[in-house]
Amino acid sequence: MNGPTKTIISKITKLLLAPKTAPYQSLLKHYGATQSLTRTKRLHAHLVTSGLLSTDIRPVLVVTYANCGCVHNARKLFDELPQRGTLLYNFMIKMYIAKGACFEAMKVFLEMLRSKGCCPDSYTYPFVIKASSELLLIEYGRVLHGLTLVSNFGSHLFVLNSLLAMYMNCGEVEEARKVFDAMKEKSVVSWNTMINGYFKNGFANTALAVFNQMVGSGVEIDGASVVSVLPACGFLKELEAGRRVHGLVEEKVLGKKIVSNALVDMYAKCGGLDEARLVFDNMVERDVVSWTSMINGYILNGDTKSALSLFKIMQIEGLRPSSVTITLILWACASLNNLKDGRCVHGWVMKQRLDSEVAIETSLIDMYAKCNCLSLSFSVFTRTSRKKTVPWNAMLSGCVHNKLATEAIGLFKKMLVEGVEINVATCNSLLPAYGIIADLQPLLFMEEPIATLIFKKLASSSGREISVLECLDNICLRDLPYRASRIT
DNA sequence: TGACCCACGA
Repeated sequence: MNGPTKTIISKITKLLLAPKTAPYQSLLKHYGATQSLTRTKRLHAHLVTSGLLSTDIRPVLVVTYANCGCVHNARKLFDELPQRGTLLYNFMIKMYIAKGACFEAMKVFLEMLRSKGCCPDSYTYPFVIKASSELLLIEYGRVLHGLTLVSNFGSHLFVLNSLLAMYMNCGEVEEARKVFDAMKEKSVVSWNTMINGYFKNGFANTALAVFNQMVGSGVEIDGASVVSVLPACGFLKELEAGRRVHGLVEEKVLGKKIVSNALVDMYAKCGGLDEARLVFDNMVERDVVSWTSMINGYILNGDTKSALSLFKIMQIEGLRPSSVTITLILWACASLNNLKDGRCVHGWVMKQRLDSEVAIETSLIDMYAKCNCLSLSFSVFTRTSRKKTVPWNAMLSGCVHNKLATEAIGLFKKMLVEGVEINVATCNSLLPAYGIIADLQPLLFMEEPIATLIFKKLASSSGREISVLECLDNICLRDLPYRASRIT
């Protein structure tokens, strides 16, 4: 068969197939948009059995599975394709990121670079930069930054915004600032990323300043801008600044639920409990974050009783508390010595099968210990996975709180035997135990291997030498007979 | 097809 004949045959085949698969293609696109996985699988099976799984429909099927988040099927079909374009690679990368599998996303990107005739585009870079950001792979991020420059995407707005976010997320504030300052064109997203990034990196004042600069230079703010700046106002207890932001929210009608939640939280943190409640009451629709923020507002302002009663109302209204809500409520119960409500919450948590979440386990251990029911703390503790550090720390603190120093020290030794990672909090929880047995000497001399181990571990996690004194200086020894300064 | 955003606390 000669060349032209082949071409004609292939054209005829295409024509014959086109009318058959075209409706399926649009159907698959619809399934992808509505994330109808079951229907997609059914149609896929139909296409296989009726022999319609042609080369033109396979990529559509990959995209559909990717949009439905069905990683396995998307990957399988993707691997079977003889040719893959940039668009398909982008969808695969996007799918992995949405699934939180950023490492897989990076691997697909590397495959893309190795493939012939397929280059990353202005859509690819924001995705993969986000993946390296999530993985905190700053060195990869820098390489990607370099790649965008050599491939002429170095001034693309979306690419630059994702670089800003990546540098901020990896704690490289200066580098983010350099990119931001060099940007010829900035969007509201660029500003928002800087505000949020400064706050997350501990520069709340700068975050507020950047927001003011943004407003001052006439950039049109959006919901994300205020949601980024309000936590900074709350942290700084800048009630007046927070009120001004609230004014802008009203003026520009940015009143989405997430904005109201951020306002409730800001007012609560600034001590404006009445204003927080006003925003909360005026919300048309409240979610678990709204309720949790308001509950936290009462706790922060010393009204734990109102926090508990709001928690009850929340459940009557049919809102399911999250692990954050539970953590707060258990803290409230502990501080009120309210074992009755604490046990109720525990029961609810078990019914909801939330009792295997580490944050909740830890809060339960802590609550029972503070209510002087250490045996209940232990019974929660024995059911934990015992690999994570935090429940151990809570148990250690619990023992110390109940003046059971020997038990705390024994528990710590067990922690070392079981190979659980220790951190500064472990040290903070443990050392008062030595104070309770009225002597810090054992730590420094008699139990030297343990002390050495603590300092070695802390030094390796912080990357430098940590002295005994430095460690003790950080530890609360207020009620204990020995103070760090006396140990020389 | 895409970049930024709310509650805890370790």
